[in-house]
Amino acid sequence: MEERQARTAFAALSQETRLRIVRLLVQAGPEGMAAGAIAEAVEVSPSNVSFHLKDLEHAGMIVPRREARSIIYSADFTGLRDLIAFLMKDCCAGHPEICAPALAAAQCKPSTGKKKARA
Amino acid sequence: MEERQARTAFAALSQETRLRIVRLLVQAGPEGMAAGAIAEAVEVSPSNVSFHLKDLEHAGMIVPRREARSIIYSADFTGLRDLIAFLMKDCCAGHPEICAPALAAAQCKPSTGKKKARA
DNA sequence: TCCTCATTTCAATGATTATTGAATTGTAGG
DNA sequence: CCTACAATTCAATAATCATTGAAATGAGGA
Repeated sequence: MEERQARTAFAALSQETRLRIVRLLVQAGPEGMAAGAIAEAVEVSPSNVSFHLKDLEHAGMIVPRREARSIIYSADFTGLRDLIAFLMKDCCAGHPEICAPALAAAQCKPSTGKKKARA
Repeated sequence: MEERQARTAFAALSQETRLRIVRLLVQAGPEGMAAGAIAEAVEVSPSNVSFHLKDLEHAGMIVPRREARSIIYSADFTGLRDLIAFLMKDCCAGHPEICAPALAAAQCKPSTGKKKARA
């Protein structure tokens, strides 16, 4: 991932409404949510949510698709993954001791709420 | 990591000069660099670098220490790790298939530039 | 103490960014 | 074709952020 693209993504995630949208859409999964539903969920005006959705799309954090009269947005997991990779490449370059704890802290592997933590 | 703190960190990293400073300090390692040296490296005025350094410190991305007449800044690896964890927790929540590729993309384990990729 | 160097603080300016409400585009159904 | 609805675009305003240069702080050395 290019530095410029990474900065755009960081800027996108630095805004309260936009970060809430991303988290909402990550929760929603590939199914996604209509712009109107997102606006309602995060409690902002339609025109304002549209503004932020466009910014997030431009930043590669979400992806839109049309469905009847609605436009459905879903999280762009590839973009999110690339951003994480960018950050890790930076701070793990010569500092692998940082990565491992990050993974643990993210609880990436343990199945959340399930019985067994690992195979 | 709190959402507010994460947003502050994202905002800090979204600015060109500040991102360059962070990458520079990650490269520099725990030894760190003096404010003046940083200013010279990223080619901005002393007062401007001071402005950005303060912002990065506030965001928990760097940490200062005094040494004789200089103030030495170094990357805050804990803060960086926490930010990565925040991002991963968000996008890996129920989507572990994203994490693994992120790690690979970050080339977290392979020793960069060395002969052997793995033990 | 006096002088110098390293850095920060301050106030002012310019540049981005967020928010609002009205007007517009595009889709579907009667 | 006309109406209703979903979402976006647009222009204006308010708010936040970045940059600059001058002045202040603080640590050492002569």
